[in-house]
Amino acid sequence: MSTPTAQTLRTFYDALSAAYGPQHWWPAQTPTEVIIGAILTQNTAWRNVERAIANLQEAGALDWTRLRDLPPEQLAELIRPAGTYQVKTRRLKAFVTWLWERYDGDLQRMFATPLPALREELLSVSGIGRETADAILLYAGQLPSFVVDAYTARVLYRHGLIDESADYDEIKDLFESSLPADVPLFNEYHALLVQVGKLHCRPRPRCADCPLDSFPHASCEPND
DNA sequence: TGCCAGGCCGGGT
DNA sequence: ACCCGGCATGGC
Repeated sequence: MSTPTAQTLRTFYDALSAAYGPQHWWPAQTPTEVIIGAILTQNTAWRNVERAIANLQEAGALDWTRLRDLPPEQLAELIRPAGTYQVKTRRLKAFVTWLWERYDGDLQRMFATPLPALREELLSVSGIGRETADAILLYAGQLPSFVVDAYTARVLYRHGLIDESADYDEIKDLFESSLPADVPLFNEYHALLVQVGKLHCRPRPRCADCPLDSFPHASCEPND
């Protein structure tokens, strides 16, 4: 499969932008909330994350000092609505511990680190994978790191722009090598891909009464 | 009712 | 280098 041109990715963006307009992402107030939300939303509906963040807010725990000092059991109870809460408690604690050890709990200092190096540092924290790292960099740090997620891969694949086997870094590189390193553009492009994915790109397309429906397949319908 | 949600890790082959 | 099970709540 030939990779799409820069022009194609631009046209794709323009079509999404015309259809949906500004998405106002990330749906969180502060960089601290973005980071916490990025971890909590792993494989989880944002609706559930909102409850967890509201609990943290109410407990005054949207704060790196408080998060550091909060016993894991109490943190787990606060973020319970987000699901996989034991795992996420470990991951939040791992990040907080790292943030204090590496940057003295100071986000400003953290984001002063040059992009490629900071991305590697974040990836070294247990529980922060590529998408979470990129979301933190882009939406909390305003650094031009393109965020790829399940929707991105699915939408691009269904429209014939990437191979089904394309992995995270391939897709990320595709955008970053085709587009200017522009933070508002990266921000909006990812948000638009999520929006169109939610509305038009189901994970497993189904066809009525298909005897093979339980098997993975690309699509029984034309692309949206 | 089962499937899904803005992943990631660790163990197995 | 892949592949897979586990994690867990809430909505449709």
